[in-house]
Amino acid sequence: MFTERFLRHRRGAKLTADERVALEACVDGVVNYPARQIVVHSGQKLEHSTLLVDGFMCRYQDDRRGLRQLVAVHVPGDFVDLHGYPLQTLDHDVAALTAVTIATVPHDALDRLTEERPALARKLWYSTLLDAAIHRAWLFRLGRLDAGGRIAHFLCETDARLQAVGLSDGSKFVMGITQTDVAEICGLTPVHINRVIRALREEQIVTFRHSLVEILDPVRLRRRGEFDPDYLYLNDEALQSNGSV
Amino acid sequence: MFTERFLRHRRGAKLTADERVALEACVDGVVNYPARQIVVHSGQKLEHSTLLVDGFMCRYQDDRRGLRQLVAVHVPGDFVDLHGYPLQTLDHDVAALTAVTIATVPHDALDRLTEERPALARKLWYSTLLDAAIHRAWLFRLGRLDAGGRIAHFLCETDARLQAVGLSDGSKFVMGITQTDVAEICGLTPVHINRVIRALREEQIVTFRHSLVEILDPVRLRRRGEFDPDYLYLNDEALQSNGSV
DNA sequence: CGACACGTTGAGATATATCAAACGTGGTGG
DNA sequence: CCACCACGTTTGATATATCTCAACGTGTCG
Repeated sequence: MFTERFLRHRRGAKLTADERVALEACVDGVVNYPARQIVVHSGQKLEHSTLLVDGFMCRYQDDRRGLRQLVAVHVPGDFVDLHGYPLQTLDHDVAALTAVTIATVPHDALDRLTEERPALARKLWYSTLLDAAIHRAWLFRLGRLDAGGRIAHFLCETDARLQAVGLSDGSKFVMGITQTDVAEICGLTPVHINRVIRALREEQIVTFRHSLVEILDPVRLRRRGEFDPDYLYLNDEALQSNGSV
Repeated sequence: MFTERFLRHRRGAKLTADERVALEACVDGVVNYPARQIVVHSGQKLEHSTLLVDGFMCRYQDDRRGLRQLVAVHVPGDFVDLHGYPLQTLDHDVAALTAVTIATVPHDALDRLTEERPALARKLWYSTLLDAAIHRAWLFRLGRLDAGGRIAHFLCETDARLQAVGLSDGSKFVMGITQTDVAEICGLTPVHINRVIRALREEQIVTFRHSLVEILDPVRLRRRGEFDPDYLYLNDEALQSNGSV
């Protein structure tokens, strides 16, 4: 049940029932963390990886002045730091954005699992490559979109990912993050985020207040963010309400 | 010999002689491409992956107006689209930046290799995770650095990666890319890149003309780009001249 | 009730984009 | 050998997006 949402609705990497049981059996603990808590420090030697069961987590790097750039946001079902398994240490911190529940999977269990099951190993690999694909979409977002486009792109992506795990119906979802968090995601200042969110609201495209995101006009939101969900490798079932621009 | 530079000087993923031979044996062809040629189109079904032997390649996404955002630059020794093996199709294009020589590795050979050799499979996985770590550094670059910082960071990174494969001595290297390429890497306009490169030259930090990069003041270049090479997972041997800021 | 985090607004400063043009330079064909 | 062209680079003038600093609201919770 911890792995219920893992790789759900991803093209070409569906876990077999057998594989799911095997992976599930590797979980050695379930832990709760409060919002804002750091779960893994950059450089720390890792003995296990973290499967996010409930809540939102993020990964980030600090600049010299202590300003953060988020490099990933994780939703339930994500194997947050699976890349820490081959890499052994991480180049960034991992923290809870909201209060979270996580399941831990020891690396030595993954050793056994991947040795005995090359097909499952390839799916775990695949899951880390999805994260890399999301990194690339974020690069596009930061490199080529203006503030409104970045916010729109982020909200489209989050909606699509939450839909894939059954946590959004495509018109609204709950995400307990602040405008400051969005600023750290989009590479902008909180003040500017606030103004641009207001503009998007006034244009009747999307509202984002009190951690509730309501998508008023999905078509214009996608166009504004030049959002094309291809990079999420979702299957047809998940894509019902996520057409391309 | 094609794999000679692959994973060279990377911490914790040194290939054994045996593994290198096995990987080398998978190469089924060597091809040359002219500069600017697209090698893999987004969405195309892949049957093999590409090991870059000589020259520079890139990966990029287009925006609606046809402007490109580069999401990766590859140097000799990189397994450019190894992520295409588990993913099967790519979410971006792959192209030659300069004239290149590549070796191709069929995916069915990788199937056999990874089934028989879990340790090698983990190193291949690791290599795709290095690319993801570089993506994250690029996110930091785009999200938190100004134009001068982005260029400095990119040059530091490229220098470090080229040093790892023996193609830079830390004070200069040859990289046949244009200022427009740098603009597409840094998410800026070519005009602004030009002005900022001039400023870096006038400050006696670095020069970049006619595809020759000369690092005049490595310490200030690293500080300007807030560059910390941790994310490249280089071993001590490669790090001799790449201290942290 | 007060404290604190988060959100909102305004005015002015600054980095970067945009548009337009000129300059070099290497290659190519007449 | 020269004229010309394509391409990359360089420069100037102006426009605009975003930042910065400062202040004020607003809700929540002890």
